[in-house]
Amino acid sequence: MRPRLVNTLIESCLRFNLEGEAAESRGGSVIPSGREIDFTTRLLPMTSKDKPLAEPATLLDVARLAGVSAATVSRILNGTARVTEDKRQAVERAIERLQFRPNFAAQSLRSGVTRTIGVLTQELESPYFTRGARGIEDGLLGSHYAPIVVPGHWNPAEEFDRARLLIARRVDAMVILGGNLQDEQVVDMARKLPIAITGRELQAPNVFSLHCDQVDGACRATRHLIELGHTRIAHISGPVAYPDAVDRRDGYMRAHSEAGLPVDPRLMVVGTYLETGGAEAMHRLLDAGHPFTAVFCANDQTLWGARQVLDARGLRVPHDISLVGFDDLPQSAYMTPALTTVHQPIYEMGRAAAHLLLAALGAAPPATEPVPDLRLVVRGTARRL
Amino acid sequence: MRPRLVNTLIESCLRFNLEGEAAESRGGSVIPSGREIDFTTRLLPMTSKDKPLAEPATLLDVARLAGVSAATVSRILNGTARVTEDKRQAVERAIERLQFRPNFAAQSLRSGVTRTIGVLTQELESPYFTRGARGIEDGLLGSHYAPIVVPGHWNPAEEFDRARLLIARRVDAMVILGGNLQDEQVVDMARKLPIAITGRELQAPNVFSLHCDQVDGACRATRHLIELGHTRIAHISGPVAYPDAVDRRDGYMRAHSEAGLPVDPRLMVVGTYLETGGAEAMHRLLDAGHPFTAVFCANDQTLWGARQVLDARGLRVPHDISLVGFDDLPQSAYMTPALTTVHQPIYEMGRAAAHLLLAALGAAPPATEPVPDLRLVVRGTARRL
DNA sequence: TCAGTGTGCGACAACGTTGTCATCCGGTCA
DNA sequence: TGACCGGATGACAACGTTGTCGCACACTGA
Repeated sequence: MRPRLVNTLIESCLRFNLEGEAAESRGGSVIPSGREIDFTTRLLPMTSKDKPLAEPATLLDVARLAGVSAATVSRILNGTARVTEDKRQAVERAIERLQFRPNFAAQSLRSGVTRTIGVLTQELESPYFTRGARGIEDGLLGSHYAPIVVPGHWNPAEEFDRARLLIARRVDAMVILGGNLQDEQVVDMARKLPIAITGRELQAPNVFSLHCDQVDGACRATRHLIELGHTRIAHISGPVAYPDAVDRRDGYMRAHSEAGLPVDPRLMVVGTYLETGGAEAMHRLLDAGHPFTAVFCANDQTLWGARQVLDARGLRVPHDISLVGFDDLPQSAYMTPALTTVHQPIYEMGRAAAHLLLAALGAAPPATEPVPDLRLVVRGTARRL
Repeated sequence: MRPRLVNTLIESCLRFNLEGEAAESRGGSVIPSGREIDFTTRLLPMTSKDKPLAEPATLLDVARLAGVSAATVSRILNGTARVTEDKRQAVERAIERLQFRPNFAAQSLRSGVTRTIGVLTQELESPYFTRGARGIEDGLLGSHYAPIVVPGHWNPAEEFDRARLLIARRVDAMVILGGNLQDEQVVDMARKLPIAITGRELQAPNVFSLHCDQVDGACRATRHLIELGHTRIAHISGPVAYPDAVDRRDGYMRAHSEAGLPVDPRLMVVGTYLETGGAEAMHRLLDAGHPFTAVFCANDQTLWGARQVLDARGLRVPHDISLVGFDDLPQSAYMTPALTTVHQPIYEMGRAAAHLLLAALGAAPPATEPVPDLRLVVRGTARRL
């Protein structure tokens, strides 16, 4: 009940609340119902005093009810040793009767293992990270491991602290989906547990680095626009602190130099990897007044926000402005026109990360895990000039 | 390392993998790179033998290094009692030196508390659930509690088992976002810990029910279409096992009867609450050949899938067919045209659930928590006939 | 009948933390 | 000066589980 020293550190990093209520203001007229529901008026009083919560049964309770020792119950639960059939049945009856489930904290304290894989993301809500988390989840399927996902909220300090929190929870391994931890921080943590990390090349013991060539992907996306006849191509980048944001910007520039086109720095603006950042950046681009006919967006969410602004200002996509995104989020295929974008195999990388870590933990045979490379998906947001 | 009896139960329910690789096939021509990266070729060998993982420091290590007893260290960590300044500094230095973080399993075993709120969803990837989870996360902000999210994968058996898994992990409280657990199952679990549940009306001790009138919301959405002059309105519902799916269908029918319009049962088809289900249902509707000019979709994801089919078949939204959705997912505002849909305050409900549970746990003062009601957001997918 | 050999199972310690209790200390008051 | 008090701190037990050790028993072969 008292504040903890270590938790206080966490709390102090937790105050970021990006676009909490922003959804309200995203346009559209509203027909309100004119009333609000106050849910506390519906609550029944807490019963903590009159009817205390049922204490969960322990392994010892089961043992007593079944007339055996605790060790025997444990043996039956874990299949550690052979037990005579009558005792097994008595124990299973007792487990059923008492609705016994082993106390997870006690198990992991005793065994030193949590059968949990920590997943470090930036944002629980971003489709990019949830797709990766889903890949991890599927990769863990059939093992006895479960993922636990924590958000870094695009804040380096919080990200690091969340990682340390996962270690305090003694996760058996960790997946870091992108992010901008320092390499040394990752290497240091890898002394405590195996780590799989996406989005960067990192050679270190106990670290599994899953990386697609972001420069190349961005270069191909930009080249696609050049091949469609565009010469004035803007770029809305991600936050420059993120290695992949820098890579994608480099790819944008490489495509220009390969084609012998100049890069106009006035057409390069910085976003946030979020819709709001894309929208804001597009406003800035349009207001600056330097002409452009296409935009390479650092990710799909940026493109969504940018396109909304174009719509609002009466510019048609792709008729007036061509757009190319990055990531190929699931929703991007359902938009009209569907996004031309670079497909990033984040789901497959998540799966691969899970498999690699299971192998590292000795919980699965080491298997080769082919992951598809980046590829350009040509749909409807970019057209010939 | 050995299989556990209870975990085996879970595993047996875990084989559902909805639309795992479906993203691949969602249209668009593809320019492949022609190579695949096999990540295992890049791995360094596991170092478990040559360099064993560093054993984390324990509280006793800290105590020894600082020259005090374990109890004193604990007191400093938790602020449980006063300690002289020199000892405090010695301990804090030792914590720093040893990079000590308390063992979570030991803490929760000893204290009987995990400072964790379990969140039961259907799908880690669905924007609806992630928005709710974000609300919970924000509601927990400033408390020392953290959420842990598990998916039921739209499968009642797995859903129930995941809930039991959360209880085995001794979460202090639980939020159930929708779902189709039986009322008795929920009431039974509520004897073990406080539960907040959305999407249904459930009066029981220790249960906090957060519910918006789905019938009314669906009725208003349908009425909106009727007021625009539509008389042949189709409905793609959610899976009928879900209470809210039934409610929304009822609202659709009520709007008809209030307006004196007949309901054509041939225009009512069942979806899955997922994009794929919406697409499939729209195919069925169009193939059946019964004319309609508008569709009320049970949720936005259904609408996304349905609209994709309309696009593919050359039908324009809203010119040829008007669509109204439900939920107002964040992405729905970024689509063109943006969705006309019923805004469900799932974020606010998550926040409220978190606050209510914190209060129930005695970790926050009981506060009234107004949650906005459903409201129709009129944007671009429905127009006058 | 006795030594030898498994096999099933109970007793017990240990994992790392926290709350309780007892102890020691310096200071205050009669 | 002695009784008392309160604050700081250490020893110790307990949380629920699992692995180790060793005992008791049944069986085998000489």
